[in-house]
Amino acid sequence: MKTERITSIDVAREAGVSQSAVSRVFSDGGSASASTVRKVQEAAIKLGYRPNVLARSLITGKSRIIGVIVAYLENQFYPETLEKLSHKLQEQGYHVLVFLASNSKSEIDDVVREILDYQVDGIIVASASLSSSLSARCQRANIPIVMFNRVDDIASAHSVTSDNYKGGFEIAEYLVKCGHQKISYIAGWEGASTQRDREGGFLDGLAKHKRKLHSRAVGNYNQNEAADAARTICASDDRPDALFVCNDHMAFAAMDVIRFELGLSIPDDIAIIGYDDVPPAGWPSYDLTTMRQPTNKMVEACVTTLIRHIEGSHSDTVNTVIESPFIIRNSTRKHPDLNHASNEE
Amino acid sequence: MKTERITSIDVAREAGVSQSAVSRVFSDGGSASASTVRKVQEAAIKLGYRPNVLARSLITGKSRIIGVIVAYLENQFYPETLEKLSHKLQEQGYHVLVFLASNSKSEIDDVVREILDYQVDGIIVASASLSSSLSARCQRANIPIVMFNRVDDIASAHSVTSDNYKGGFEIAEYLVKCGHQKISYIAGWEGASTQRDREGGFLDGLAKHKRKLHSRAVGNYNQNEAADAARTICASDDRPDALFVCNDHMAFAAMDVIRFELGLSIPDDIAIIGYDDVPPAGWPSYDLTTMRQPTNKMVEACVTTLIRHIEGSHSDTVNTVIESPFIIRNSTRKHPDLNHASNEE
DNA sequence: CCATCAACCTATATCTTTGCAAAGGGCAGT
DNA sequence: ACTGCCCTTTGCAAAGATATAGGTTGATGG
Repeated sequence: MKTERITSIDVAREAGVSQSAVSRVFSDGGSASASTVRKVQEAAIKLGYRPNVLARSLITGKSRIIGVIVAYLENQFYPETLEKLSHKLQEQGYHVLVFLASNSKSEIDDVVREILDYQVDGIIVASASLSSSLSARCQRANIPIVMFNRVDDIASAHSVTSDNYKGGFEIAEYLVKCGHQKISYIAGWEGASTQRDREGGFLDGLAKHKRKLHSRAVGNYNQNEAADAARTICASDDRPDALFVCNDHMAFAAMDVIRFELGLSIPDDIAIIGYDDVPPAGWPSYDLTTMRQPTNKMVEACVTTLIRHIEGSHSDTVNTVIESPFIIRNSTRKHPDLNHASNEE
Repeated sequence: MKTERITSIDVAREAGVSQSAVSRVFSDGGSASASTVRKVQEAAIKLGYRPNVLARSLITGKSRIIGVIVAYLENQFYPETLEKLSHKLQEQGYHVLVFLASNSKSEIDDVVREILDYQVDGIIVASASLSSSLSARCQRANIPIVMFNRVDDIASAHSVTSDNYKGGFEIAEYLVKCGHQKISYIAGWEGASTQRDREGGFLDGLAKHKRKLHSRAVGNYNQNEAADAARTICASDDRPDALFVCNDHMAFAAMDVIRFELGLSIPDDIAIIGYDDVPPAGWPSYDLTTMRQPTNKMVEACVTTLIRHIEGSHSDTVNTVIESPFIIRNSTRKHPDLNHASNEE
């Protein structure tokens, strides 16, 4: 039952060299003669030896582990992000320790502490925020943090987002140009910068055309609450003729309420716009006009920023903002001035 | 720039005790007087000390890391599983190192090797299979493997699945009882045990009532291929009046083709049944009759099995099969003999 | 007064990387 | 042919942060 590990010493004995020779064969910088390399590799294969990453990390001070914190995976935006993140990091020889943590600041702080115990080289926080004391500790320990799809007033954390303000603004202008009169909004979680920025841009976009919001409700990035919000807003006598929902995930719930509970038609009775362009937005059942958050580019920027700060000696805080393409589908009326061709990349 | 770590030695010095006293305070078994505990804890908080998990793992031989391999996160069944898995393991003080690996056996083997480098305590393989040589190596290293939602002929790996054969069988019987005459099937990836078992049960269920499959196509658990399969099957002159699609993820694509490309009605022209009961199956736009794979129970069984084999000295291979409830919604015609109440838990 | 026991410390073990020094070999200059 | 030099290869030993076996101390109890 005793599990006997195979260590570099075993390989050294088998190959007739010293343990440090084995180490040099398996690490990058080391010099070793061709014959030593051959002997060591043969012995390693014979014994099934692989270097112990933990022991290596202990001495190099680099674990090649990245801690990723994500609040939930129900909104497909996050699985998609996580999948790409993991692939990209694997390519670079890093590995992902995932943590699920709801949005309460104390829970996230606990989780960050656990992550730090693993001597991670960097942390990615997707759609959640952490306390400034924790981020200060990370900074002291020289561990870079990238906030993904969320910005915070934490000076030391980098961030990658799309241009949420501009996205909201463009959506407002588009709805106005399409001739809508009563334009409503379903908000996400009010603590989130995405919600703040999208709504801010949206309201400013309306204001530019001398419009005001017709009505508003809060969906908290949650489908049940979004469905309730849609009921409240759209079942009223004075219902809107256009509705911007702060993300696709909630928009699906709203559309289902509008169609199947209230018996209204999209886009004829109410036009709907979402945000993110998660896969179901392109499915014919929803065919949702939305502002795409380009996960590929966002993930790319996130990984690049992180690795540059891990490996290089960059010390400036990087806040990347990625442009969002507007994807027009059939949950909104066609607008004659705009080009409706080729939505799909 | 130099990042100075705080070690147990620093804490010991600060608290005026030995390093081993600090260690005992932070590990479970150790005995320490109340005053020592207090002094150490105060010093630790003052300095911001936390034990280095990697160093601890090196000496205890336990990393409390579980490697989780998953092929892709597009099918919502997997994000849901991963989220629950991660929560459950976090509760037990374990942490999840995720790896994305496509289904090619060689890629999975590479990934398993990398996982082993991290001295994980256990491995969960979701919906993928690995070579027997690798699993033998894990067995030798005394690292338990649990296959999630996939069984394999690997003797040393545990498994957790739902009763796919029985699920397929019941679906066949239900469709026959509802009076369908032309019953077709869209298959998943033929290399998967889920596909084999579901189809096996389905065909046997039809055979019991002297029926044969009307037509069949392969969707490979992929939405584009499933859409093609639906086109082929349903655009024919002799189209089916019922279609079992091997999982929900493909069923959504098939439903969209049937409704929006072919202009047919569900369930009147064609009844559809899926498998998994992922969240969108319950959304009104799909409202899909399906066989639920109870992720809570499956995850629970998976974690229990894994931890028992890590911590205990169990050595028998455990193959858990979980019962699936049949969830009848409105993508199938109502059948008078069956109870249609309360689908939701 | 001796046995017992908790509390504590010292020393060692875990597995690897890496600085340092020694050794080996090739090559040029005499 | 021999010496000196340099470069590469190689082994030794320390370091990295912790757990723990084993021994020592002091106190407690009978």
